[in-house]
Amino acid sequence: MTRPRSRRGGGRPTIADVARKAGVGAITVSRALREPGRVSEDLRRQIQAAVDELGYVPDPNARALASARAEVFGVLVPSLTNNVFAEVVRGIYDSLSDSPFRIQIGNTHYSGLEEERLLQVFGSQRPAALIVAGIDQTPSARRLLENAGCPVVQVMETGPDPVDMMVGFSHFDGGRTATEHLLQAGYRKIGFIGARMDPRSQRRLAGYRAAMEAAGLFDPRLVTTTPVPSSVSLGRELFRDALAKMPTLDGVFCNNDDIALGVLFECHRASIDVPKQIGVVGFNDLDMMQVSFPSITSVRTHRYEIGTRSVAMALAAIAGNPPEQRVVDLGFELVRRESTAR
Amino acid sequence: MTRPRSRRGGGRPTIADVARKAGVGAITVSRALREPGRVSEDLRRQIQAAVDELGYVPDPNARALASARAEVFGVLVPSLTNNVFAEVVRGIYDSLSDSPFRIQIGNTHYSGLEEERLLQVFGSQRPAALIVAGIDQTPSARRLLENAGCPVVQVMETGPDPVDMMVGFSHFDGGRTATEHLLQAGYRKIGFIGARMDPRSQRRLAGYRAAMEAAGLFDPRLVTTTPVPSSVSLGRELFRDALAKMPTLDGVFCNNDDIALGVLFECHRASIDVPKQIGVVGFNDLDMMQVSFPSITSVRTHRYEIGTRSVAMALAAIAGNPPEQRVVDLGFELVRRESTAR
DNA sequence: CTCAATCATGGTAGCGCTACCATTTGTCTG
DNA sequence: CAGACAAATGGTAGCGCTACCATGATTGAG
Repeated sequence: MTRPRSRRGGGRPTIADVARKAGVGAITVSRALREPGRVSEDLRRQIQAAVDELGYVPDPNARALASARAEVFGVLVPSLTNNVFAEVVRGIYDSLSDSPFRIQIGNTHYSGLEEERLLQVFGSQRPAALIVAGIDQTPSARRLLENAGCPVVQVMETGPDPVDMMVGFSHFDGGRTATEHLLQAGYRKIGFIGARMDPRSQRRLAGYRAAMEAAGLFDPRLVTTTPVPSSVSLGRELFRDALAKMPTLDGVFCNNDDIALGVLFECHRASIDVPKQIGVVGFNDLDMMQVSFPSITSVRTHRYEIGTRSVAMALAAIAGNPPEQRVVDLGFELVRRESTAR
Repeated sequence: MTRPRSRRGGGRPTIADVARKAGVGAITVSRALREPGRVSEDLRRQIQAAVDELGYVPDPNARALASARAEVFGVLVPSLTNNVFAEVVRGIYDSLSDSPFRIQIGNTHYSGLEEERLLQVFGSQRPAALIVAGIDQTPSARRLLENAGCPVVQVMETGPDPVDMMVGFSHFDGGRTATEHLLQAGYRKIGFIGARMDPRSQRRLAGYRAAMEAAGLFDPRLVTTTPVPSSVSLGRELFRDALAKMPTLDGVFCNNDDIALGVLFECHRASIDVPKQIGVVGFNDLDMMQVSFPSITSVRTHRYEIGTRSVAMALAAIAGNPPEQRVVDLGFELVRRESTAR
């Protein structure tokens, strides 16, 4: 004898309202919306009319509960302000904007523990796919990914042992290529400057080191790093530190473009000629690298494409066509500019 | 005689499992998790133990369906890569990271239609709160916000007619202040350079114009704008256009710091002395403004705080204590630097 | 010591949707 | 033209959780 809970939903139309108005069963409305091919032309039109008239929008919560699958992409990135991840995320958004999938972003703040916590939270939603930055998950996070029951794409890097799929490039090779370029240009005392030494930065450093060692020029005093988050002003400071430590420095491979810009500005200020006295190479090739004076050589990475490609792979897997190539290396390009042209 | 749908959920524990293990009713588990104060110390511990042992995580979809309210903050921004919004979003994330609320971001791409569409989608989820950038919603979007049935915070700007709450500052005043500073420094032929002339940019331009007119110095040929998205390289190009149009230019107020940086680089390249020949002012005061050579005067805005403050206001409203002051002006500060010191 | 008020706990009935059948209708084969 | 089969539609029973009410235990006032 309980009366129905008088529309706690706040009165928005439900699938039953649409069904009534269209004179069909609720399930047919559901089908018309999700698998239009399985409903006759006639009914489909009728139902669409009812939907439009009522302004019906399916409740994703009810949908997820009933189908045990939410139309959500979970995305885990270590930072929201870092331009690099922002571009990846933009690629993901653009690729999904016309799909029914929503996006849930988690910010791990470069913390493995936080990543685990967020995977736990995401998992409880039964997402349609997970896209996570990096390949260095904790064992526990890796287990959560393996048991997620949905396609998983690790992005930003490639590596030997994907949880499921991967899209990225080799940071080691990027670091090595940048350093070799400086060597070929005739620089010898080449420093490495890096902030926020996350795993990707570490691998770029390793690439730098490999190149320097191969040339018999590696010296630990050439390396200046800090765990502090990267910024242009930090780049300037680190460069000053590096110069103080090693006044004969004649080149720097900067872990990213912000740092490189900071270096460039400090050179201006200290009247150090770039590229004559010091060669500068950045990483990522942000727009401003080509504009700065002098323009800065940088390693161009395909961040937006990493986003779009990872979505494409996940969508294919959801549709039942997991891509044959589970690890996609999008590579990078060294863009030579004035800052290393001497 | 239908057997239950053998755990379509994929076997993760439900509230019933926890209840059984703890020897209590399901509803008590639900309460222990949401309103611990209403469950006795004893049971609470027992339940917590069962939760930990089973690794139970509540299903947010079921929760949202049953309570007609999702623990989701909907956030609508016009761009994901624009540093300004990225900072606001970061503030929002940081403020909510310890709460049960998830965040759903929508990218409107500066389009009113897209904003409407996203509000529709968000609305179907019954979010706990909505945070939207800007105050220039279409009438239809405004209606959607008014009927959202949850706290709404408009951010980035302040204005006379909030849907519910507002956090921001006056872009008009910002533009005027920047321009007045240039005037006071003795510059006369002051140009305005702006890309992506969204409503906020328009108001900064209006502020610039007001200051110039008050000084009897306004000339439409001093204004150079484009609807193209902003970038450092675009700043350089627009500055060249501006100079070509008005070779006697002796100052520029740039609609944002990217543009200002592009202007600075072009000045370097063309051997134009900043600040002697040309004064440059930016907007937002990104980190690099203080590092560049010369350092660039800019209008510092409190982007991160806009994010944190908007969340605080929304949370208060959710808790039933809507803030007395519904429109919060966080202001801005003109930071004087070398680029206008002549 | 009684009775009302309070507190702690539980049962039931949905929230809005879809998976899983069942049913009806039309279509083709032999 | 019967029988088999596919296509189109519908009914029922949950998905996992919480709102609402009911119940029993405890407390305090008179």
